[in-house]
Amino acid sequence: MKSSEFSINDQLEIIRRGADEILLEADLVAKLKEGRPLRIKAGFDPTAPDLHLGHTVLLNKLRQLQDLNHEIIFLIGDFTGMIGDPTGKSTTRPPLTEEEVKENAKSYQQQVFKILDPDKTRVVFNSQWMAGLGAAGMIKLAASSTVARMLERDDFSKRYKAGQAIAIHEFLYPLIQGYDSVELRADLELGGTDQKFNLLMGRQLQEQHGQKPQVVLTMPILEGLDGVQKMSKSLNNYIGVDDAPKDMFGKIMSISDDLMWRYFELLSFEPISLIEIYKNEVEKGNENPRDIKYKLAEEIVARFHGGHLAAEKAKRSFIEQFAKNRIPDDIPEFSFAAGNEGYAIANLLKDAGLTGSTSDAMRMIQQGAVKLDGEKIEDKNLKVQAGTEGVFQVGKRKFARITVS
RNA sequence: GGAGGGGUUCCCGAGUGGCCAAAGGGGGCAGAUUGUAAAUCUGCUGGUUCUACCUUCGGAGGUUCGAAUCCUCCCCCCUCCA
Repeated sequence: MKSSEFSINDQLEIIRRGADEILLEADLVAKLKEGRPLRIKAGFDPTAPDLHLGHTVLLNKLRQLQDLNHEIIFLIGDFTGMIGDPTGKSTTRPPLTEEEVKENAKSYQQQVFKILDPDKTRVVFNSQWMAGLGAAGMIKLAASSTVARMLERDDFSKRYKAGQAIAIHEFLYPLIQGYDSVELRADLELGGTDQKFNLLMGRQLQEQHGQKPQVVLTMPILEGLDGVQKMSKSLNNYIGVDDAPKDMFGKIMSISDDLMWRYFELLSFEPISLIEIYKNEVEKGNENPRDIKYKLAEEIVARFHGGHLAAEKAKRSFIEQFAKNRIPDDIPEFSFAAGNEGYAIANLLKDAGLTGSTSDAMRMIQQGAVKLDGEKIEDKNLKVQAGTEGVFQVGKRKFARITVS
């Protein structure tokens, strides 16, 4: 199999899908014309091995490139991880130990290879060359750019104007990332739009080293469940690739209709033409947006949880629980021993993990969010007597089968 | 090195001796409505043995019947000058 078996136009169409920018597309065309597998670089932070769907936007694109028979270099930035990509929020991170890096890398691969083909993916660490660079090498590297150039970076210029601190070592991050491209002789580097500056730095450094500059391909940052802020763990608006099928399905169903189309574009592998048809049908009122959302949820769940069977199951239990209001069957079970006076309801809910604290439980009861076998519990001082058995529910999605003896 | 400003509950931010578990906003959660959509309305949003008590306002001490608020020392952040 050679990449030349795909026409340049076919390749361009696939590469362009969902992409924010390709710099320069002319360079890309020229490289594709050479008919060889391109060396595609994508860097990942070593600290956060919990991938969510936002990360998979990039991975999906890598997969597509891989399917076009290009060579994927999965770079783990264990050296750059000591700096942390500058955002102004995080200061220098404590360097990870070698063991931690290895551990993270392992769990990375476990998750990443749900999308990428392991046989066609080369995993590298930038400490492999950066650790040997030395202080002299670092100074030389630092000399290859200027403060003025650094301040072109949006994040830096904002902070500079606002009078916020910019630590010197933060300037090193883009330089090192760019130097990675030199070491790897990358033909194309893929990253989020927020990476644009760093990716362009790669072009600059490669030219300085007499290489043909890499093509820069940026992908949009995926919005999280709220539809506004970027998907991230710390904002708790994410769908993790390791989320249980049920949760994954439910989270996708909870997104707004507008956001659904965005997710289709960036996360689905369905052809754009089909998605356009869906969109039209919904606009005409021929299709319930909910049903189209089902398709999206099924596709994603199937991808991360072993195919259609899992997706079907997640969908069924979703419908049972939320459309039909039935109690799901795979809920946690507890049994507690009550004294003569019974088990205080607030403690019961807390001990079963349905609420975070007894105070929280009290509040939930006052708000009418607590049910036992579908019957609302109104008395926050209720003592649950021995012999009680049933399904306790807090809100719409927290259940536990509890036996009090 | 000098001068000044600041660190408050998840976040932003008010509060300068008791009425402060601490205004307001954001976020989150719950209820109504629904397609677990959006929008909207309402309530809640430190803990516990829950109409009371306990712990919280950068850290440690102190003054006071009583301190987020006053004093002392310390830590951290920012601005301006050099």
